[in-house]
Amino acid sequence: MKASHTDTVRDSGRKPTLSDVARVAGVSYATADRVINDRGNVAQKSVRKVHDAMAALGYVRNVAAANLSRQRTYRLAFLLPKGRNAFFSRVRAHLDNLVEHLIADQVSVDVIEIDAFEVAGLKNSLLSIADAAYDGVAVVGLQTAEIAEPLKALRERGTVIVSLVSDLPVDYRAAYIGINNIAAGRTAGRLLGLSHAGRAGRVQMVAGSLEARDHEDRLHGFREVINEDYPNIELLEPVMTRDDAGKVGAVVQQALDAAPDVTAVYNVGAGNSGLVATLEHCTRPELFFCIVHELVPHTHKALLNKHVDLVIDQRPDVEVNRALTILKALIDGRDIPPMQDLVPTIYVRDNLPSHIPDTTLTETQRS
Amino acid sequence: MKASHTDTVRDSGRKPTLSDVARVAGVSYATADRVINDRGNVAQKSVRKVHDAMAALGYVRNVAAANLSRQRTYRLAFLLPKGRNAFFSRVRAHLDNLVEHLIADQVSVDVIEIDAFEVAGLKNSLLSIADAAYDGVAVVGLQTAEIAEPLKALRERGTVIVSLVSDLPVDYRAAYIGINNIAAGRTAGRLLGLSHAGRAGRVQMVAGSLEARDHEDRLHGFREVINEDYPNIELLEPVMTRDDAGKVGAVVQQALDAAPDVTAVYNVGAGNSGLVATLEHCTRPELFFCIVHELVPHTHKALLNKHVDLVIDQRPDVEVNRALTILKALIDGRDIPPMQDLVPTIYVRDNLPSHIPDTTLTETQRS
DNA sequence: CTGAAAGCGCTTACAG
DNA sequence: CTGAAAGCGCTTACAG
Repeated sequence: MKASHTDTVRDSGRKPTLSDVARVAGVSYATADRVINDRGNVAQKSVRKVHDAMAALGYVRNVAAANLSRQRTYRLAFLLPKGRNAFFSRVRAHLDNLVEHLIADQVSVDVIEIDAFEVAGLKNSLLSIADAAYDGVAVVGLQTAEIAEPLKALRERGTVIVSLVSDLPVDYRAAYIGINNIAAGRTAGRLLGLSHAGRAGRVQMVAGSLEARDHEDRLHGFREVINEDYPNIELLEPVMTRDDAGKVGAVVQQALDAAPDVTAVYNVGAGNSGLVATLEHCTRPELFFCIVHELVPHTHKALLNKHVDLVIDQRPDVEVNRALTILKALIDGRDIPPMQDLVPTIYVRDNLPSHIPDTTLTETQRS
Repeated sequence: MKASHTDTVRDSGRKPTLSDVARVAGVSYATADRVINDRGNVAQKSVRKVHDAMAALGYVRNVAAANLSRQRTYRLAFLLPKGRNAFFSRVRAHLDNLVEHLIADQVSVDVIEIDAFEVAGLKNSLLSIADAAYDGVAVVGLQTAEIAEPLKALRERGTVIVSLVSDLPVDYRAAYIGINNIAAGRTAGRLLGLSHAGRAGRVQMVAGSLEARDHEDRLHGFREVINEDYPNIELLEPVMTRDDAGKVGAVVQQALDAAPDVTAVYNVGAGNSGLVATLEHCTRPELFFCIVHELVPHTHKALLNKHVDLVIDQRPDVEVNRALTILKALIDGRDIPPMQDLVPTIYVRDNLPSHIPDTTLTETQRS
C-alpha cells in the first residue's frame, strides 16, 4: 500500500497544493479556493476547470493549514450527569489526563454537569449552552422527544452533536458513541450460561431503572440468551434499585435469603458496592456466579477477591477518545474515519489493567 | 474542567503565541524560537528570560503550525510478515481503509513485507530501509539480539521505532503496541475453568511454535491459571503445528481419537481452519469447549456454528490506530498521550461485530 | 463573478 | 550570540 496516489500526478515529489490546482485550471487562487470550499459565486465554467484540475492532480486539502489560517480552535463541551458516580468520574478523569494534549491540538473542552436522568435538567443545559457557540458537544443522552427543540436549535447554530454512552433520538445527533447494550446483555447471558455447564440455576437480575435504555437493553439481551440456550436456568424478575448501593445490597441479601438456591446474580446497573458488601458476609452456594458492569475501584477489588466473577466494562477512556476524534472530523467537515464497533471489555481477574481506573470518589456508579 | 490555563495568563482571549513570549521576554522572535526548540547558541540570560515568559504566559507550542512551516510529512513504514495470513490481512485492510484520512493528515505509509519469523529476513528488511529515511517504523518484532545493529542504525538516523503485536528487544524500540499475552492466556484459562464448573476435564493445548514469544506466553498464562485454580482439569502437552491448518486439524483429530475424554481444546496459535474442519465432522463430548485466537472469517463462522466457543481477539485495527498515534507523537517530539492497556477482546457469538473483518484471503493465520 | 494581498504560528536560511 | 524576512498551505476581508 502506498498512501500517495502518485500514479495520477506528474510526480513532482510533493503533494499538489491549491496553487497547483489554480495554475492547472487557469484561474486565480481565490477562485480555486471558492470552488473547493463551495463558497459559490463562481462561473460554471470555472467550477468545471477547477474540478478537472483537482482530479488530474489528486488534490487533497490540507486541513491543518486551513485550520491554522482560520485560527480554528475546537470548542467542545461534554454534558455529563452530575453527582458522585464512579463511571462518569472515569470519564472526567480521562478528560483531565488529556488536557495538555488537547490544548496543544487547539481543543478546549468544558465539562457541563446535568441533573442525572432528568429530562428537564438536560433540556435546560442544552438551552443554556446555545449562547456559548460550541463547535461540538457530546451528550449523555436520553430518549425523549422533549429535547428535540433545543437539539435542533443547537444544530442550526452550527454545533455538531454526538451522543455518548446513552443515545439521543437518532435524528438529532450525528453519531452515537457507546456500546451495543443488547449485545452486552447477551454476552453476560452467554458467559453465565457457560458457567453453569448444564447445571440448573436460578439468577437474580438487578437493574437501576427500566426507564434507562441501557439497563433495559441489557436485561433484554440477557433474557434472550438464557431463554434460548439455557432452559435449565431460571430467571427471577429484576429488582429495581435506582442504582442505590444500599438498595442493591438489600435486594441481593433478600434474594439469597428467600431463595437459597440462587446460583447467580447479574446487575445491569450500578450500586455494586452494596452488592459486594452483601456477598462479603453471606454464605452462598458453591460455584455462585456474579456479573456486574463497569470497572471501578470496588468492582476491581471484588474481582480480585472473588466476590465478583466478571465485569463487563465500557472503557470510558476509549469512548472519550473516539468522541473527540469524531467531533473533530465532523467539525472539520471531513467524513468519519473508518471505525469498528465498540465492544464491551470483559474483565476476569486475570486481565485487569495494571493501574486502577482513575477516580477517587465514592460512588453511585451508573452505566 | 477547563482546558485553558487562563488563570496564569492575563486573559487576552486568545492563546499566547511565540511572539507574545518573545515580546514579554524582551528578545527577538528568533531567539525565543531558539530556546523553545533547544537549538543552542543562546545566552544563558536570554534562555532564562524566555523560560520565564513561557511560564508566565502558559505558552504551548502549536504543533500544527510548526509542522506546516516545516512541511512535515510523516513518512512511515509497517514491516509485516508476508504471506497469506488472515490476521495480518486485517492489519493491511485497515491501513488501506485509512489511506484517505492518512494522506489528508500528511502521513504516508508503506507496507513492507518481511519473511515471516525469519531473523535473517527481518534483519535484511531493517537494513534495506535505512536509506529510505522513514520518520517512523512499526515492526512486528522478534526477540533476538541479532537485529540490534540494524535497529540501532535506524534509530541513529532519526527513525522512531515501535514494535507491533510482537515485541522487539526492549532497548531498541520506543514503545510496544500489543497485548499482554500472558494475560491473554490466563484469561483463556479462567474462562475455560469456568466452563467446566467443577467438572473434571482434559485439555489439549495447541501452539504454532515455542519460539514465538506470544505463543509461549499464552501457554504459560493458561497453565498458571488451570494449575492454580482448577485441579480437576488436566493439561495435555501442547502439540506444535507451525500454524499450519492441516497440521492443526490432524493434531486435534488425533487428540480426540486417542483420548475421547478430552473436554476442551485451546489453540494459542493459528491454523484454525483445520481445527474447525476437524470439529465439524467428529463427535465429541457434550459441553466440549474450544478457545482460539483472532477473529477472522472462519473463526467468526465457527463461533456462530458453535464449533468454537470463545475467540480471543487482538483487534488489529485498534492496534494500528494506536501505532499511528504513537508514531506521530514521537516524531513530533511530544510525549505519548495517556493510553490504557490494550486488553484482548473476548468474542462469544453474541457480541460479534456487525461486519466481518475485512479480508478475503485464505489463510495461515498467525498471532 | 474574479483576483491581489495580508495573515494564521511557526521554521529556515541568511545576514550581522 | 542575535535578528529581520520569506515561506509553509490555507482563509479572509477588500477591491474591482
